[in-house]
Amino acid sequence: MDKQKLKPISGFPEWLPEFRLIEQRWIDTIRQVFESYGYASIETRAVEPVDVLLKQGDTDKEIYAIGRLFEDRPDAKPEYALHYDMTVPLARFVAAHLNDLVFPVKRYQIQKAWRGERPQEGRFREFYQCDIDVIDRREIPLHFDAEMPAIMTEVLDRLQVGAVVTKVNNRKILEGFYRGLGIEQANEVIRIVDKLDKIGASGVARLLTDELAVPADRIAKILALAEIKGRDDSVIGRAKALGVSSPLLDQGLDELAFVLRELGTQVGRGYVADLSVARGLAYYTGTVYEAKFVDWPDYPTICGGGRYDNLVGSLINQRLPGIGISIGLTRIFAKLVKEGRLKPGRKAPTDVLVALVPGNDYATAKATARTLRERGIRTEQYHEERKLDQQLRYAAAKGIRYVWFPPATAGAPHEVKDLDSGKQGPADPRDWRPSL
RNA sequence: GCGGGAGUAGCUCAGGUGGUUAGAGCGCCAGAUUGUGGAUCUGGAUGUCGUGGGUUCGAGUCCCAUCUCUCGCCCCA
Repeated sequence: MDKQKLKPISGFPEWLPEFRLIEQRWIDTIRQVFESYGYASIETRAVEPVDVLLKQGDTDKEIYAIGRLFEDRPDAKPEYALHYDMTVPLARFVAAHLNDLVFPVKRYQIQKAWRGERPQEGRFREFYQCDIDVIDRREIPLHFDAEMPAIMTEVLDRLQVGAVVTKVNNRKILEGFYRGLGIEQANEVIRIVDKLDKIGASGVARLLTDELAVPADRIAKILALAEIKGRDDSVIGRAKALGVSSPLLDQGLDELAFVLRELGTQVGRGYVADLSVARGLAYYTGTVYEAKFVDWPDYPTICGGGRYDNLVGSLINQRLPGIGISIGLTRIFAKLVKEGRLKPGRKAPTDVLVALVPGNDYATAKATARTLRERGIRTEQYHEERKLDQQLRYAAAKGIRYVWFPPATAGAPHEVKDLDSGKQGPADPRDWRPSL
């Protein structure tokens, strides 16, 4: 046998039952929170036309094209590819169903996404993303800019993922500031400033010089802006004090001030305005978010999102603004598993194992199991007449708490053993309940 | 896609300068006076030493290629 085939494929995580159980609980919780705010679920197909996926970003090398759908035409270019996020499919979905959707569209999507990047810690090629977005035909009220991180924070709290800090910024501040400095390549500057965490101020300065030939005095201003962090209006004051101005900058600062005030009352903790946050994605145009583990600042972003003015414009002749946020479920989950912060769940959902007792017939065991199951108790049968030693060991290994012994002789009582306490006693399958 | 590191039993790894039937721990299986687990003890199975080629009387150990994993870059949840 080729053992290579048994090895994991890098970037495509798989969990044992005891962790998958927890992942499913997480998904349940996320759904509940999303729905508690009135967001509706959709699921979009795994595949999108390549040109739809590539419209918004130039990430052509990151998508997985589908071979099957174009292989019959030699030297044809791939037509379809797996989606690499949920935002672009959402835009396509909304554009395709304009007449059937009620605006503002508020939807969530918990699905896998695929990216062809090189795996690293926290970076996968197949992963769950939990997206929540609002799309409207008119301007979206700024209140949503605060609701997004509020929902996200509530989710992370309920999942007990540990301390997380959500950094908030506004792209209008960055673009307006750079424009005020007379810099036209705002997106390029943003891309480089986004690396501040990673390569430091000197690294950013070097790239701005080498790649974009930004003059030193402006680099100083850019870095000064990026260093501003805080949770109250002083952030706005410090930005203004840098002496740069443009209408866009002022608008961005006003928006950020509003969002900060709202967050103060809605969330109250775990967030900070950080004017260095940019988000790589080019389509963001206003508020942007980025959440990180407090304990592992070098671990990649675990949630991200923001406001975009026009995501469907390339698909239809309308401008539909939106705002959304994405929770990197796999990224968060994998880290907590790796760090041992997540205790594995049970290896089986079973509440009761009905043993096959020598001397007892299979039919009785089967009837007992059915009775328990009909009463909502998750029950499995041991289908092989092996030594009780084996059967008990099986239950213990799978984390099944109760082992049920049907009567060995007619008229004798049923017995159930609690493996946690080791105690065993008579019980009636018609009214026995597992204790919680 | 580019650069660095690694690849020996299911898992974690040991195997000075090439030399007879390749090891440990954990796990697994079976027992410990005839039907009750998690402890302990005893015994047992398991590897074409990632793959292909080369050097050599002889290679897990040297050389080349290749694949995979891993770290960094790009990019991002």
